[in-house]
Amino acid sequence: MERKRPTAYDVARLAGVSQSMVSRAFTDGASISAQAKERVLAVAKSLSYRPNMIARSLITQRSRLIGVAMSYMENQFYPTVLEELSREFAVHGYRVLLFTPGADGNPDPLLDEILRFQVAAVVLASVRMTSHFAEECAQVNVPVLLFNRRTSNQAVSSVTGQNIVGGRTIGSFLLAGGHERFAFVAGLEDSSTSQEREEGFGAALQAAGKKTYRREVGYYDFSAAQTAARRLFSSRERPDAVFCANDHTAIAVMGVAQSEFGLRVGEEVSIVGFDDVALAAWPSFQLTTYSQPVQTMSQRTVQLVQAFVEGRLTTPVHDIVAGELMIRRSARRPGNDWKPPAA
Amino acid sequence: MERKRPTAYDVARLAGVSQSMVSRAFTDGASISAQAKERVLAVAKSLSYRPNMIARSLITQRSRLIGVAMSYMENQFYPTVLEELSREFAVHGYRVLLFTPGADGNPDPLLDEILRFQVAAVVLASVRMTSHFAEECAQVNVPVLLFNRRTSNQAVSSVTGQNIVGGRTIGSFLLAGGHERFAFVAGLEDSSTSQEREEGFGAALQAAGKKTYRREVGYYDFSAAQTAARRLFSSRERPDAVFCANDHTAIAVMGVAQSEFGLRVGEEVSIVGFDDVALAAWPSFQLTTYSQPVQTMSQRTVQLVQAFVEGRLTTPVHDIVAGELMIRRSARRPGNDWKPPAA
DNA sequence: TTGAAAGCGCTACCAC
DNA sequence: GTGGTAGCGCTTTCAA
Repeated sequence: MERKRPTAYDVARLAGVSQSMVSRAFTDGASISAQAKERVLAVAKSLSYRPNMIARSLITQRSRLIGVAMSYMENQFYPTVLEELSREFAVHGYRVLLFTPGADGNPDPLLDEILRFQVAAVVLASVRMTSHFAEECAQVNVPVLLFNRRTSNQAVSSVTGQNIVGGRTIGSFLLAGGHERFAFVAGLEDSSTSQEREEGFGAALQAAGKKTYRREVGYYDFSAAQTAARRLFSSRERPDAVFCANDHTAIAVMGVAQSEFGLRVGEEVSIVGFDDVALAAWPSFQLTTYSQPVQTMSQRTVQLVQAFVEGRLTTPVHDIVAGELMIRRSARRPGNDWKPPAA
Repeated sequence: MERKRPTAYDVARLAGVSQSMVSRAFTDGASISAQAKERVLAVAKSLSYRPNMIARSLITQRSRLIGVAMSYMENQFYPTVLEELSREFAVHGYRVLLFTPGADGNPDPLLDEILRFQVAAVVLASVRMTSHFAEECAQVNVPVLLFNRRTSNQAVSSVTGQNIVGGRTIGSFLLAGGHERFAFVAGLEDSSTSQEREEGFGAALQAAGKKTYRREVGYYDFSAAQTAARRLFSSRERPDAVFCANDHTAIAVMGVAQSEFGLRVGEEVSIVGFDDVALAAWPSFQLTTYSQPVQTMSQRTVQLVQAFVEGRLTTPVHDIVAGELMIRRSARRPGNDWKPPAA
């Protein structure tokens, strides 16, 4: 039962060919006659032989493995991203090696581990980036790509949504909806997504001579966001428009508004999120939000990774994938003549 | 910039030792003097040398890679499982190689691929299992473990929740709550989870001389579940108690009940799910459900996988992890004297 | 404790 | 088109 796995030699012997031929039979485009290939594959099948990717990687120096570091899986955005990334990488012959950092979100302990596996590239999503990490990767020539995140120095490539434009669009939308007291619920203070969305939002308000009336921090955490919401709605003159750094936060805030303060969301208070996760469209939420098209972002990520791996790209790229305002029922709407601001 | 990755030889040369010593320095428990180890590690660090896991795997014949096949990531249960599994495997020195089958849920095309990577074991969650797959794995001596799923023939090991007990408990709970017209919304007809939960539910009803009044199929899909719910609530005498095969389904059904039929959930109609995903506890849902403790299930999975990999276990094991009824507000409650039926 | 040497399973290069 | 051969980077004997 403890049968040893068959090797290319076993197949070769049984097929009466050289081991090289077995290798060729499993390599697309290798020079081998159709009949030889057929016979080898038949023998291989009969032995349940499968080429050893480990051995192949060792010699080709390419592992076809992509290290993906991801956490915050309770935010529906990320599982969707992971599934999409995995599927898209698979289409291009890559496999995802998953790394889920601990709650601290620091990927450094994982760094070593990731690189030991000779991954072709690293994709970091929802993980804090230390510059140390990027340097180490650069040193061993492993491309790094940030998904839905950026570093301040622009040295590391990234794929993100339209955070600034989205924030501005939402600001404009809420202004046009006749709101007066604007609040922002931030995610993590040091995350570029939260910063940029707030920046766009603030810019829109400023352009109209308004500013953020209240600001809370939800740390991209459901219960922290609930706490933030409680503070927000407890104030004497509560905000009538709340922009949350992402949908996950918005849904937490919404729950508190309805269940604990009895507010009619979309009427007494407008709540807007960011991401357009599947949840946002559910009847219970009907969340107005700015979309981040996961599929497009994933495809773009895979394209960039591939370009880096193949050496077609060598300098950092910062790709921004367009989204759009998804108008649902969680926020009061402006008149029909409202148009999103030009990007 | 295209610097070649340093190998153990490079480190050896610079440290003035043999390459074997470099290997020993990175192998816990290898016989090497403290000072030699220290020097080697120092040199290694200065070169950014990291042992090549690929090469190591080739020689040790153990990849420390676990193939995890997973889909249905829109059901919050699975992302949580994935995160927990990944974390738990990491603790034991294993890494997760992720496979996300297409929408058809058939893992067969992945089979080859998974096995080519010389994975130490395969964990299948939310993926349809073909017996073919199990046989192939057995043939090359790769342990397979089903997570939250079983096969009818019991030949493949599994870790599941208390599906039958849970279903029975829910049936008893709803009966005690004074409900009259019971409905079940199935998941996928051929999934063991849906079958077992229904079985337990039916048994409880039968013991009380009742039976399922209406039955629909939601295919574990949000919009299919919504459709099922519409049929359910459109009938003249609509059910007053709906047990859904999982939380994901229950939440879809709940949304339809409230938004489209204006039903007060927990009063006019009781809805119960299964899993106890994080969503279930959110204020908007307050879903009564039977829990599947993800962390315990994951730990158990890792333990079993390890036992199989190390050869301590050779025959199939079917582990059932205990859950409990989470009583919230989506279902009318019985009096305080109600007790769950003995398992 | 240390070094030399064999070889894991494969690809790639070389002759033929 | 085919077979021989040289390694990929490492662990693991085996002597010293």
